[in-house]
Amino acid sequence: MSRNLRTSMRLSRYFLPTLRETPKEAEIVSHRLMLRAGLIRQEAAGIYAWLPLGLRVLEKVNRIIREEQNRSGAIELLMPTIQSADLWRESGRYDAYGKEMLRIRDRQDREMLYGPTNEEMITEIFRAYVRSYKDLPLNLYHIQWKFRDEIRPRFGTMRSREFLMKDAYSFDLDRESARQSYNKMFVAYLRTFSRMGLKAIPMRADTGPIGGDLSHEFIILASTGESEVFGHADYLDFPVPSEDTNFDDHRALQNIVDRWTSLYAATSEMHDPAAFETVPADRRMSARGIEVGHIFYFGTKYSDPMGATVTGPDGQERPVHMGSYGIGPTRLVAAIIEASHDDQGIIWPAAVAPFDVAILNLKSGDAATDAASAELERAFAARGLDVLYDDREERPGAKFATADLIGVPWQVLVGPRSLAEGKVELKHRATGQRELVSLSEAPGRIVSGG
RNA sequence: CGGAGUGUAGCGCAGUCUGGUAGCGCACCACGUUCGGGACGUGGGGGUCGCAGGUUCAAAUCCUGCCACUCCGACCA
Repeated sequence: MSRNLRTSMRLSRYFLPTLRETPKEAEIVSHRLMLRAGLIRQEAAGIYAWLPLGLRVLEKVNRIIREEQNRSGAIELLMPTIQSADLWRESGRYDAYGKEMLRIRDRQDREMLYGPTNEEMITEIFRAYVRSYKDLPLNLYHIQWKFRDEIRPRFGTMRSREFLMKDAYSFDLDRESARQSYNKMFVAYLRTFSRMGLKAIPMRADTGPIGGDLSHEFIILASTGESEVFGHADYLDFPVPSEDTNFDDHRALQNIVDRWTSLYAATSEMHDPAAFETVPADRRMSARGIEVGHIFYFGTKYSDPMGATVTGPDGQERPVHMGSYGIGPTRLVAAIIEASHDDQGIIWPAAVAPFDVAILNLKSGDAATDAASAELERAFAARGLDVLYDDREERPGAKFATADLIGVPWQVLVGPRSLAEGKVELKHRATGQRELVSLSEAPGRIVSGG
């Protein structure tokens, strides 16, 4: 699945349907901007098509997720969207799940469903092949479309009915080793969100009937977030585990997890006002947040009823201890926009930007700007950058507006005025800073985000 | 699912109360003038008025039923 995304694209030949006006149904800023910037199109309530620009962002988000999952030792596979009802009867969830599950029948009148999650199926796969503790630990993940028939989908892809989910499932011999698997995902998540330019804070989540401390929601702060969160502001400055983190060093991982769970942080459901009071007043942070990930140890909840057992070193057969670890890429794209935008449009963090740089030919048809733009396009591409070249027959203002709206990190303005002196203007979208540089100097100044 | 509301051109809307051959802005096409922050002029194209049925000489407009979508509440990556 390592698709090469490197692209040089001319806007006149691209499919980028931007909107000047905001469709009325869009309430929150990310939804508005995703529609206006031509990222998505709604096809039904809570169901969206991903247009070319949106797909590029989604693929970059997925790529980061994959890299960090793989780094932590998780292994990718791909399970189907459609599942058999029989499988869900084994765990008892076919009746328990309720109307959120989309139930369908095939032509033989067999009961099927569009998967809202995959615990049953992964457990079925595991039990079919794994017999011995020697094959543990194991963590299998996939990135696949899910469907949950939400009563009220809203906020665009933030809470849609059809959504993409990365779900990983860990298998261990006992609770202690399951904790190690849990810690790996915990650290992988810290790295994943950080690489996307987000400050994600792990917050203790409800573990339900299982109990224990092995459930965390990863929350990013955004004023439009759905849930109220409380925490210690120091989390915002905590160092994220580095790329060379050794995922086999259990002690080191546990230290990282301990550190990242040492201070107060809770969503409103888990909020303890008394504990919050112990946080120094000037470090007390009360904000709104968006849940972008959830990790969860659930023991033998599925392995027990479904008979997913392994033989331990003592010759005894026992159900495996499992955990599941979710990230919602389609929600993440919206969450990133919530956290990074201004009045003009989206401001993509470099690592997930659909293009690294946009060339704005301010006078298409002019021999000098045409030649300079084409030269820059080649130079950027040669450096491995994703480049979008706005060669349309449009006035400069329209090109500025489009570039700001779609939020590409760097804009290179190629106009007759500065070109007369052999220069082009470099504009950094996030800061708005501009700088005149020579034509030959420009390519070296742009840094790829990933 | 309960409550509220909206469906008229790609987008945003008027027209519905009081029935009489469907309109505005943006977008789109042509030509001209423009050209460093979403230009201006002239001309043009585009609509099963959500769907079905009914009333009427005549329905976007009145009546009945249905559908879709949005917003407020309980769930979730």
